[in-house]
Amino acid sequence: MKEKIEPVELPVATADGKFIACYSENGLAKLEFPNPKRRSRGDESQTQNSVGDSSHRLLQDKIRGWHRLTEVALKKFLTGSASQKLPPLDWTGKTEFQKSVWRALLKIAPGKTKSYGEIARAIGRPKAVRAVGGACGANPIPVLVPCHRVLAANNKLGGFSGGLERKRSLLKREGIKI
DNA sequence: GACAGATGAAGGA
DNA sequence: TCCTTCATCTGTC
Repeated sequence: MKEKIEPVELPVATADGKFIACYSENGLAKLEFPNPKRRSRGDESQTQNSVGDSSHRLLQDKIRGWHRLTEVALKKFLTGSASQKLPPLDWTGKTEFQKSVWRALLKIAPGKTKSYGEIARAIGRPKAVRAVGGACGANPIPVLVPCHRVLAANNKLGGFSGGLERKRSLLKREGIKI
């Protein structure tokens, strides 16, 4: 049986605070917004996650590479510009519907927005607008998977897992006015 | 199986 | 123009 690799959490320091990126053996699995209440966990030392044999070392190298991509991409997103390269995203265990919604989100260009209805039509389920909202809320990798670029009808903000203020701020940096 | 949800559209005041 | 109501679809418990 294949050994299970524990997820690796790494901090990403940005002007907005310290995001927490969580990597699995398949790629970036989760990105958490800065949370002042969350206790610091020793920063970069988290990379030394019980590195034992050479395959683990290879994985650590791989994750370090992904982390660099994540840092660059996140900082670019936070300044409102597009990132050409993203680390592989690990959506293991998520439903096909959610993955298709998130794939549609990745296609939204910086500075552009789409409505929940447009996303629903883009994935071929024009009536699943509420479910699209649910999938956006379940997005484990906000900012990089730009669920903040999805607005409700009439150019209203809708909601955002990281808080509406953060959504408004991200959109403002991309030059989008609500 | 029931319920909730980050919606959208239509109708009425 | 704003507010309310209802239809619709999916995920979660």
